[in-house]
Amino acid sequence: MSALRKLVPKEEFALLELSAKFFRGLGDPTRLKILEILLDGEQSVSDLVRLLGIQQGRVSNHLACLKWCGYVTTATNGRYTLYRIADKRVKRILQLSRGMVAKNAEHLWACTRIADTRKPRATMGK
Amino acid sequence: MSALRKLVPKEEFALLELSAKFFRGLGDPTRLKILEILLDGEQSVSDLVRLLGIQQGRVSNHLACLKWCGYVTTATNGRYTLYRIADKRVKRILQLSRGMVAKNAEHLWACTRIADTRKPRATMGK
DNA sequence: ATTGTATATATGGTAAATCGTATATCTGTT
DNA sequence: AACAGATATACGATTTACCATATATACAAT
Repeated sequence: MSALRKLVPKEEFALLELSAKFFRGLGDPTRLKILEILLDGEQSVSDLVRLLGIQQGRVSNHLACLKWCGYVTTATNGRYTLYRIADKRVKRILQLSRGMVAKNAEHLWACTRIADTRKPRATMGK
Repeated sequence: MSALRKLVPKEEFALLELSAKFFRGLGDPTRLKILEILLDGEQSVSDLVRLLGIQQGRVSNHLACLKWCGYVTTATNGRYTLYRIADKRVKRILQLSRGMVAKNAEHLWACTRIADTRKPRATMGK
């Protein structure tokens, strides 16, 4: 950790860039919901699909995102891929945010600088 | 806090939505840099403009975003608006993320699901 | 090998976030 | 009141993120 303190400006910016990317990994309600589920124990993709009620491809994409960012790890069990929380700090971060959000809900809700997640898109039908 | 446990599904989703919005507030390197500066003490907008080396309007916009989300508060002192960290939990969250990012830097760097921040845009000139 | 289940990845369209720039508001001073 | 410094907001353009959909890959069982 002390090595981080020696970074030159350019590398320091890169670190901020990475941290921003890291937090954007938490910037989607579906991914937060997945993490919430996984905090209660590991789950396979198909279980998550069932629990979330959304398409499998979409779930896998969000899982890939969470994995790249280091929030979850995987273990293969036969045909199944089991996802679990990668680090105890994930729980801690989510707890802290939950407290701050609760305290600030109305204000945050009214925030116009950051838009709400899009309304469910009209299905194109077939 | 226990009130949160009684939320019905729809409201629970709204909470995830808010949390996602909250984290998107941290999803930009400039805003993270601002928070880093403010962790060393309050600053006026013009000081931040000087320290960051970017346009004043851009700084004010990022500050508004951070304020909506509850990361910072303001105090007016004459013509100056002083910004400071709103909550000790902000520091804690940033510390935790820093550790996780450091441990996972190469992987996160290679992540393609979340794009890097845009390259500096070509100035239109005048 | 073929089939079926489980999971991962790719593509195109649309909404969201940021930037640069311009302009408005607010406060103290002359 | 007029001016200047300090801060906030608005707008168009560009990039990024997410979704729906389609398709590909991996593994097991027959």
